[in-house]
Amino acid sequence: LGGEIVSADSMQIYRGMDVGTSKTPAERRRVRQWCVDLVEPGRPYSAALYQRAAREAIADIHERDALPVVVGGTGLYVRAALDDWDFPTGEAETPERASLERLADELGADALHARLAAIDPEGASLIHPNNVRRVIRALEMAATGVSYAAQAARFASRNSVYDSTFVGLHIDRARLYERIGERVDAMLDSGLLGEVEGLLAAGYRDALTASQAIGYKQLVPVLEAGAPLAEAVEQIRKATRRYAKRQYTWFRADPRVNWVDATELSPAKAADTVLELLESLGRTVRTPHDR
RNA sequence: GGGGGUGUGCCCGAGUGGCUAAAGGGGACGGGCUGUAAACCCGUUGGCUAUGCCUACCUAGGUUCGAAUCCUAGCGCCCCCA
Repeated sequence: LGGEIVSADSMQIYRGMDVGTSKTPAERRRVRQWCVDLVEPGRPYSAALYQRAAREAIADIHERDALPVVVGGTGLYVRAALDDWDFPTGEAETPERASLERLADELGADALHARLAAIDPEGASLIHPNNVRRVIRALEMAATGVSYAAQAARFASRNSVYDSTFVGLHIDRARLYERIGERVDAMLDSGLLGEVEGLLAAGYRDALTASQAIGYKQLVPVLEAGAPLAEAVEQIRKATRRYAKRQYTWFRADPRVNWVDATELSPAKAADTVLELLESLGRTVRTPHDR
């Protein structure tokens, strides 16, 4: 069974964001990669759209009797691809949402939360008032007759719609942070600054999602206002460390994950170790070398 | 040599006699989270035999019922004059 990769990475979705998202360049891909370069950076994307794309990819891979390997960083996207979740259809960025955002500015976070509590008390109790973005989402859901609380309860259970095995790579914190530093340096050496410059020139400065990407947002002030590069780079390192930490928070909470300690392993060795683990779990996978 | 200032918890920094284990920020650590998720949000951050005790605001003394806060000396750093 040969494998094909389904990326579960919220930023690799965007075309032209290559260096900063550590995309594997097309010419170096040894297996097919899905869910990468799906849209232009100016487009708002969402977990709902990702779910559709990922499931289409998985279906396609299955049809050819290959093994989909969902790889990624974005915990929400991994679950959207694999777990028994449905998302509403239709546009996410609606005028209604914009008006709720304005309302939040006018009333303040607590008042908005109180408004939610009036129509969905259980939902409100699950969301911190300061988490305005989520309060807005719950208000949207309530407006369509869906209770945030009911949804939350349903999604607390972890049911994959596929027969899947979860593997997580763990690296000791000190070594992880060292590698993050190296990764950031490597991105700069590979022309991250130029990439950001190109995106700015293309008019993507305020792209809703893409402009939030680590490594991009920190370099904009450097290019536009001559802010010190060294400080921006340190901010990128810091943001990356925190992101890695949040990834742990996400995946540690999932009891299905089989953890592999990759602290001392090269990428190739780590891959071997994962394959051994899969075999020990009764899975058989054929790598590109075996073909 | 003369004058002025300053020394606070991992870091920065507020605090000028009791309401101070010490505001606030940073960092770190931990956590939450179906449609912006590399986003958004929350908690903890001196120690312990833990409804109390111990140790703490450069060091050593002192004043006081009580001191990070006042006094004396020492040490370090900063600025101005020479």
